Amino acid sequence: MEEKERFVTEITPKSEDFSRWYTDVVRRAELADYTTVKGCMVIRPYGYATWEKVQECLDRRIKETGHQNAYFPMFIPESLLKKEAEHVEGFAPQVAWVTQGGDEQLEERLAIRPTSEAIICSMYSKWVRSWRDLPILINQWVNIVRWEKETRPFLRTREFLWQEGHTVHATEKEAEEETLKILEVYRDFIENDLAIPLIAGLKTESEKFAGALKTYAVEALMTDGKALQAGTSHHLGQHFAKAFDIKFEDKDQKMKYAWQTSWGVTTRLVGAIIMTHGDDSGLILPPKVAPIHVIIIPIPAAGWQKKVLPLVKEVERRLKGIELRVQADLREVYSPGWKFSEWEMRGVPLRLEIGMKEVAEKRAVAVRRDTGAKMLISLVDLEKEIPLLLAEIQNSLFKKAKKFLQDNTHTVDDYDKFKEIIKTKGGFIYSFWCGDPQCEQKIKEETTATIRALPLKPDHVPGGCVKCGRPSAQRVYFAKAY
RNA sequence: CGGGGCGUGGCGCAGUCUGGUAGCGCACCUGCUUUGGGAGCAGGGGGUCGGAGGUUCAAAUCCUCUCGCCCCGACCA
Repeated sequence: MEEKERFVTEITPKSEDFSRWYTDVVRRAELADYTTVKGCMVIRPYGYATWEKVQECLDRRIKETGHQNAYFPMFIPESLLKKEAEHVEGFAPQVAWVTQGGDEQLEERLAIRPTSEAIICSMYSKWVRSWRDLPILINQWVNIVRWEKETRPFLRTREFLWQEGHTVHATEKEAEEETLKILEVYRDFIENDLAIPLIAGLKTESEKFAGALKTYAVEALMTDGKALQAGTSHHLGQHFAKAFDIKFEDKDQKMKYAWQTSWGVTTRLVGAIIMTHGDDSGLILPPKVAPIHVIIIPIPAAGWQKKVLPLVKEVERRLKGIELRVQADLREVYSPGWKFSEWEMRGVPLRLEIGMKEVAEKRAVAVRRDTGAKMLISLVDLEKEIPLLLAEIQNSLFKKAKKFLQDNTHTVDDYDKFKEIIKTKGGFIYSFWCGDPQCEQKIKEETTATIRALPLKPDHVPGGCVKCGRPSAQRVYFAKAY
């Protein structure tokens, strides 16, 4: 953006310092604020309203696919957490413990859930007796605690909000289908509602969830060239069923261990929205999850209360009438210019300006947050034009992000070039990998890039591993990750 | 957990090297004039300088210890 066009000056430009830009946006848009406990942020009303929209969009899809919401306790007895060996090993370093209640020392310490497999499986073991009890399709929206060493608002906090689905099935095939179905739910939701394009794929052994058979994930690319895991769906196999004794008598009258899945997305998605769409003026919210679709700014002049105000109210009423989220900023102590900047920082998709001129000409000035484009909208067309504009903004945000993802996905066969790209512009690198965890590890050490995903639909063109040259059946996606 | 940076009114900072009892911008309060890209003028309120100890006639400033936060890496959503 040209300097003369840069109206918002309270946010560090992206190009100058991306990390600082990010935290500036979080604070200036009043999404969240820091507290005295490291890694524990307050999600402020505007940030929480955005999260609520995200929740609404996903919750609807989760329910449409046959799942029900429930609530399980946040305290998990140590003995339960320890039942699945790989699981406890993976989470042990991040668990916060309750050892005392009031003055009383607890007999057994309680983990504050870092994820709920243990507590939920302990209940499933009681509830599952017959094939008739299956499948169990449960989801919960809760808070989670993981004692992270390094924290960043929304991206990595010690306490965060998420949804976690936990399902039980009679067969491996059903569990696998569920895992992939949810992956598709996430993809559809994140691409269509959050306008964030994704790469979906399978995780390598080293990147998969502790205790899972396999982990699928959707990965997004932030505008600083780093990948962000946006959602995960795990096929747990029978690992937890065996550890927690979840057995059922099948139609063939044999006792069998159940097959399970778990899957989740977190408040990190808010961070993904910020880093995918935001610009030097602050946040840009996709209309589908924006708490406010349209902000109306009256332009005061002598006698505006009599002439301008009634029109502002009328426009507000009419747009609310077609289910749009509209707000008129009637504060008289702030100038219109001040308000423009304020609502730009907060990422409201569309602004309407209404002054004496608009009253006279029976129209409104509309300004798109994503492009800054100004246009005149005839008042008679309001109910038709505004929804079209919002849909266009939603669409355009996705297209722009999609182009960025494509432009920054590099097919690379040369290891030096691999290193060069990771060091400079970042992005996804699509290269051959032999499948050896040692090569994966070496690449990570030497380049800081990790394998983000093995493609779901391999292109089956063989080649040589970018690191060791050994034969490889398939390219995979590498990137530096959050 | 390693490396770097920073703690001074609500926010951003200066003052620290060279000790002398705290200042600037924004924000806030009052009034008037204003309002089409963060309005102007006038007046005003607010900080024992992250914390503890020490040196000194005197400490934001020097010394010791400590706590916290931010950024970059290793581990994780």
